[in-house]
Amino acid sequence: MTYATPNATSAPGPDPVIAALADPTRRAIVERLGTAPASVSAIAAGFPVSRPAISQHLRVLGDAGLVTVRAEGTRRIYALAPDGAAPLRDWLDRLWDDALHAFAEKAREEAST
Amino acid sequence: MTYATPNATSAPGPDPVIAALADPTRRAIVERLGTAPASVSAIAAGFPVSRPAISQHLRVLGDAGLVTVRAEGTRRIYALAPDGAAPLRDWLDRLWDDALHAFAEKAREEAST
DNA sequence: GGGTTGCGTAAGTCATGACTTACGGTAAGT
DNA sequence: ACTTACCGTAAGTCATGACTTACGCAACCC
Repeated sequence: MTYATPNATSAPGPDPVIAALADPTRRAIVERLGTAPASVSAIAAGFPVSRPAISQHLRVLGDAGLVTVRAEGTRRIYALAPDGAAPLRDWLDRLWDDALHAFAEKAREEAST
Repeated sequence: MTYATPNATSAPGPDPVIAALADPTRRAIVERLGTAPASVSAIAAGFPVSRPAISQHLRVLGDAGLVTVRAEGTRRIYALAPDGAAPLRDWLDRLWDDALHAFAEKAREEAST
């Protein structure tokens, strides 16, 4: 169920980004990568879950555009995607800004009656 | 599992906000309230789910600080909380900005060797 | 006061997704 | 070449949470 808002600009949408960040472990991975890029094993070493679990999380984060991969020998170095959070930020900004403007408009309107 | 980042400033944390926005129905409700405040039944009329389901979603959104309630007779008018998204925005900004700074630092460092 | 409208809560069902272990495949070390 | 690290995928288990119907309660209408 998508509830596709008739959106003229048809932006990519924040859905996969929010879905990816909804999991605490994935948020922690993102914070870890915020410090510095790291290999899968290096990341997994800092968490109480198995390495495959980390791999699966990285896949979700990658699909959401939040992280990037670079092969280095047999290692896979994951890094934070510089503008991975942009879709989510845009969605938040637009929704809340529009709402605040609408409220201000209404308040002005009522004050003038 | 929280993976509490040793956070000196001890901000409220974006967890409940992200968890609330993770559900598509709840995002749609938020977008609906971005247009104008509305009662529970009015909101439910626009969705293919039952009214109690909407009530439950509104509870989650309220606990996350994303919406506010105002009683009006027997009706409960829900509205978008003006700065409900602030914790999430702050988290995103801090994480990504820090990461970009760290990257820039590293790039400069490597360039100077 | 009796009926009606508007909500929230309780209890139960069912799907999603976060984890596990097991396995296969590629690149580096000796 | 053989072994060893490093990683992704497959398959199965189990908890979480999004939904349903049924119910109880407070505020308006006649």
